[in-house]
Amino acid sequence: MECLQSLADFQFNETEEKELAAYAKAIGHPARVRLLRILAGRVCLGSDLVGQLGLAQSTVSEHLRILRKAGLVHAEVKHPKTCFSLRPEAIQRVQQLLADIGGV
Amino acid sequence: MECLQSLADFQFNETEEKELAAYAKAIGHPARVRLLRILAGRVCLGSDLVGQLGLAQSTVSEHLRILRKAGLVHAEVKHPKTCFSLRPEAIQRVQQLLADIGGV
DNA sequence: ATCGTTCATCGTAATTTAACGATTTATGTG
DNA sequence: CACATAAATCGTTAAATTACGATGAACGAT
Repeated sequence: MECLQSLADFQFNETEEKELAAYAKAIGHPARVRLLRILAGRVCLGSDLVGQLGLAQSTVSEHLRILRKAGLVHAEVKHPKTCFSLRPEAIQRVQQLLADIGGV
Repeated sequence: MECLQSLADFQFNETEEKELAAYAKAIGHPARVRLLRILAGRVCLGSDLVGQLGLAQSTVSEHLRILRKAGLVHAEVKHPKTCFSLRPEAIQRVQQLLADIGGV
């Protein structure tokens, strides 16, 4: 195992570091992963999602808020209901940022 | 926008949900993203990494511990030094789990 | 055997996160 | 206009995270 390769050529990019970290942080909870997986296949009302998580409505609402803030989920309000849907381009952006590290 | 598609066919997989969430949580901090990006291109000693982060040595050590615990980074101890390296297969696993959601 | 280097661990403080019940908001309906 | 419904927000509590300096442990070199 070789150590001590030159660090001189490493150029960090704080913007991208924060971007990937923010995405990953939002994904980094089992309940939010489940929400994303549900929304991968369909568009749902919040009330439907509450039933799939076994958590209080306010808690699910908070998880959805985090996913929306990160840009991973889109919400279309049609009072009193809201349709939640995935934003696949955000997932693809995460994959692209991961590809820069060691992914495919 | 269509709402209210059937949820009946959704099968959650708690193991994979926790797996992706754990990976994402580990990635979900700018300092850890920088560590991963540095290690994408080279193998480094901890002392080199401390210099690239602008954080205390103990803090960097903690970030590296989190990355190791998640399986994203490998450490080879050769006292008193330690070689840290990326585990690209872990990054690729994250990409695979993301592909199940909305990625490519 | 002592010293220096490197990294991990400990103890602590400040901040953030996660979860809940209760309440509020914003509609469409009777 | 009053009511029902769906979702967001509020207030609170408990737990986890982040960061630091100080200390400890493990080795190689002198």
